[in-house]
Amino acid sequence: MTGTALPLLGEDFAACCSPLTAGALDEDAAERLARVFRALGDRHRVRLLSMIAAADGGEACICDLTAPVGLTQPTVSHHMKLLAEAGLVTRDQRGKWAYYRVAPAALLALSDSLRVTSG
Amino acid sequence: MTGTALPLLGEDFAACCSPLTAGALDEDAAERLARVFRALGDRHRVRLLSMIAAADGGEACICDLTAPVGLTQPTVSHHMKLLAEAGLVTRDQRGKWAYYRVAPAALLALSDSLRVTSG
DNA sequence: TCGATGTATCGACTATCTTCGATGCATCGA
DNA sequence: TCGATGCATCGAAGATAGTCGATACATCGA
Repeated sequence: MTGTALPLLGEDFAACCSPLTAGALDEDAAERLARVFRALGDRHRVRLLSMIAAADGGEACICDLTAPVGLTQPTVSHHMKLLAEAGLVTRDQRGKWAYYRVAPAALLALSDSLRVTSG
Repeated sequence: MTGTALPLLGEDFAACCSPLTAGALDEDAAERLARVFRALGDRHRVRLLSMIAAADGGEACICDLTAPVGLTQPTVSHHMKLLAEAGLVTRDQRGKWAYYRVAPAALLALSDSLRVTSG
C-alpha cells in the first residue's frame, strides 16, 4: 500500500532510513538517507510540503501551490517532482489536475531515523 | 546545557523545528527547517554524523574521521563546520584536538518536526 | 474538432555547493 | 625555542541545484 511511497527504495522503508546514530552507516545507506534529507533542504519544498499537509482534504494540485509559494508553475512542478522522487509525497493525476499528498509513512520512517538510540 | 546546540536558532528548538505537517509554515520557519535538513543532505555528512555517534565515548576528532570517510582534512573540517552550524553536533577543543559529538536534543527536535500530527 | 487549461519537460542562466592544495594559527614535546 | 602535529581558513575549480521562459502533452468543455 505504501509501495509507491518511496520509489528510491522499493518497499522497504528501513532501506532508506537506517537509524542515524545506531552505528556507522555504510556509503549506500548514507547516500539513501542524504537523498531524502536533500529533498527537504530547500525552503520552498519545505513550505510546499507543509502547505499540502495543511490543505483541505490533505491534498493540493500545482495550481493551488503556485501563487502562495511565489514561484512559477514549472518551478513548482520541478520541486514537487523532487519531493515525489524522494518518496515524501505521492502524486495522483485526476483529469487535468495532479493532486499531491504527503506520504506519512515516509515522514515517520525519516523521523525514526533521527531518533537517538540512547545506549 | 543544550544552549549552544543550535546556534542558528538561539536557545529555542521550536524556532528551528516547527512541525512540518501541522500547518502551512511561513517563509522564515521553512528556511530554518530547510537549513538543518540541508546539513544532512550530503552523504559524507550523514556518514560523519553516524560515525561520531558510533565512536567510542560518543565523540571523535577530525583526525579520526578523515581516513574512514575518504576525504581530505580540510574537507572534513568544512563538513563538520556545517554540521555544527546547523546545531547537529557540538565542538569541544581539547589541546590540539577538536572533539565533536552529536547533539541529541537537536536530532530529537528535528525528528519531532517530521512527526505527522494526525488529525 | 478546436481552443482553453493544467502539468511536465527542455534549454539556458545563475547561484550555491563540494572539494582540494596551500597556508596560517595554536598546541605539544623535545 | 623549534619542529611536528591537529585544525581552520582561504582561494580556485568543477559539479550540482534553483529558476525561468518557451514549449509539448493531455484533458476538458463547447
